[in-house]
Amino acid sequence: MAQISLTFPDGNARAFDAGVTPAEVAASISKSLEKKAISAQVDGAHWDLQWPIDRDAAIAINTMNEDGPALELVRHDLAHIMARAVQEIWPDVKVTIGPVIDNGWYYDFDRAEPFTPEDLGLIEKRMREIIAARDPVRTEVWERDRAIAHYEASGEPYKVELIEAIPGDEPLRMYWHGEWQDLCRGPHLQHTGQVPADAFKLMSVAGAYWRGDSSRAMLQRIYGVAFKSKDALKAHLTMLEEAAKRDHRKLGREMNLYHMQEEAPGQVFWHPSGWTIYTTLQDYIRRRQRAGGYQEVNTPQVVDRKLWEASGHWDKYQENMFIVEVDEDHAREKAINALKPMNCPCHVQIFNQGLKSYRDLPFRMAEFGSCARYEPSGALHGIMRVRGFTQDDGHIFCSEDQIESETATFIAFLSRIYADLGFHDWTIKLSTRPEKRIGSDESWDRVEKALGDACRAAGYEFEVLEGEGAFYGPKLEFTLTDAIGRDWQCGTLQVDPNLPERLQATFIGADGAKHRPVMLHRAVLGSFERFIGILIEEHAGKLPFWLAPRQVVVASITSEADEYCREVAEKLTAAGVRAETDLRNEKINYKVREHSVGKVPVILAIGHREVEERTVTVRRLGEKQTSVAALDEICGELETEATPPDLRAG
RNA sequence: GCCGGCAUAGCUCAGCUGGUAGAGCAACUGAUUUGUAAUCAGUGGGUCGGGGGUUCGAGUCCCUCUGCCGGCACCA
Repeated sequence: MAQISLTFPDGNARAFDAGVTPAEVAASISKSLEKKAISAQVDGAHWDLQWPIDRDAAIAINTMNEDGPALELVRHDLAHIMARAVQEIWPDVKVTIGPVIDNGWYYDFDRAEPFTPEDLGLIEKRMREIIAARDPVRTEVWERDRAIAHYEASGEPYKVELIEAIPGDEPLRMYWHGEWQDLCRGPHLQHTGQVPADAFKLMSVAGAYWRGDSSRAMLQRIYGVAFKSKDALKAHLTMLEEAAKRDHRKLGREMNLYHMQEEAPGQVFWHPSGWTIYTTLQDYIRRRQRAGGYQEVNTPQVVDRKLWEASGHWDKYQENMFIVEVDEDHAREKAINALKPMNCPCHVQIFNQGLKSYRDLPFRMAEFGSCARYEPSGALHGIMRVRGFTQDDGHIFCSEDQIESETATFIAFLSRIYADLGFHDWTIKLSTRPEKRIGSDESWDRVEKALGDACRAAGYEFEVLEGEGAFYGPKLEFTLTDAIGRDWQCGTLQVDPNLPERLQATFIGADGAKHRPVMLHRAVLGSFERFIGILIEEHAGKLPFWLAPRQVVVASITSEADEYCREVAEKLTAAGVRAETDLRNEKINYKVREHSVGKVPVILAIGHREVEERTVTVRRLGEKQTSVAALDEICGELETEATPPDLRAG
């Protein structure tokens, strides 16, 4: 038999018969390694212990202790174990797919009856039995026809469809967990007992379309999470509880920021406190935009369909638009308007007023544009996903050769704002030409390169999303990661030669001829509603002082301090700090608790001592320790803190 | 939009197999003048999301609409 040479991580190489499996290699090293082994790396590829190796290669045996692929394997095996448990309990259930995802896995099932929370308990119990049985995992490569015949005979149409979608030359691999079989790419563990039985949990059931296609069957998806240890699972569940406490919907109510109600689904009723955040943020962005060379504009809400037809929205976006019919004086034909879902067509109208020269470019236009989009009901989510929202929208009209420098300028602009708002962890994604597109390949080449070069020049790496661009141009997406690791796409820069074409925007070039400008759609926050939601969750409601809606509460300890409390609050107000008094006949404990729960960053407590000494006792949110400060001193300090970052000295 | 779940006082939630609504906090009134995360006592407050049905009787069972929640699909 032919010999192959396997090189171990320590650099030593040994000869084995060709076709040796990593399991046999592990066994040849030690009994304990054979037992502990879960998979292998063969020339870097993740390898099942049962797969034969038929060439010289570098090999490393993976065990549960290493960080590497252990968790992924465990989660993958759990997906199979769960599917097996489900089919053992309900034999008529059809199986589909069950991939590993962040923190766990899911598996999609086709079953007439819905799974209930009680069912999850049953499934979990059965899974633990399967794990306790330490059933061996076995694998074989099958002929395509045999696999299809097998699944047709066992009544698994989804598996048949999966096989039919796999390219013909690819081998089909079957796995058995005990007697239960599934089509699977692998690799898997050696036996079910290698899964930690106390470190997983089934979380929820949800609907999911077969193959992610909304025109196809709705399946039932069961989600599970799994870790290496019970403690790690516990830590994860605790993290979820912490995340729930940060939920902007909960904090929005507790902090009295806004509410929503049935009569206006997906639209926000901003309360005074919430609106303070909104306007403070808006004022800040407005100053930044002015400094960045943007001219602010404002455009109509209700616009005749003619413009939407010309812009292409009527064709492409109508489902998402609020359409308004107006029957003016019983006219023969009703006028049809739509609430604007985007600001760009209106901005082109402004650009089109009067002749523009190449000297006017780049022409940067900004609007806090209120948009209305008829979002599908299931998409709505607090103030993060709404039907009425305001974008920090902007459009840069420029020539194609200005795209790169405008992009570079925008990235600098955006990074400054994110830093001011406390976000340092964000990424860029470049979406490139999709299959269905307009424009020449040469033009796509140039524009994609311009965007990429601008990112690189600014020192930012980016991920390329092949084919994810709009039909008319590529785009950059700027994604923030919040404090608990969730990603939010906020900023965007999209290159659009199409809309200026459709709406016939022109400028006069140096050559005296008319030229078509390119339009860059760009936003930094995305929408105020979503961004404020992100801010609330990022800070768990404890917003930076300058953004906090209620910055200072001056709380009396005795009613004899009332007058001085008012004086302190007035002095702070005059210094531009949002201060209020709490002179209620309550104990200081009560007031401290209430305002702490309300996330007020600074409580100034005032009793006899402070009145006499003209001081205040300062209690900052989240700190047990208080400090005493002279009135003038604290006013100066808080005035500085209340100043938005762009207005601070230095 | 699709699948599943939920909807009871301002908030958080009880209300068993149908017999005409309850707690804590909040609010209001009074007492208390208080030293850093809930002082005490009293009072008021709900056509049980809307509509329809079954029943002698519906918060509870059925249908339907709306909204919300978890996903999917869609997306700023």
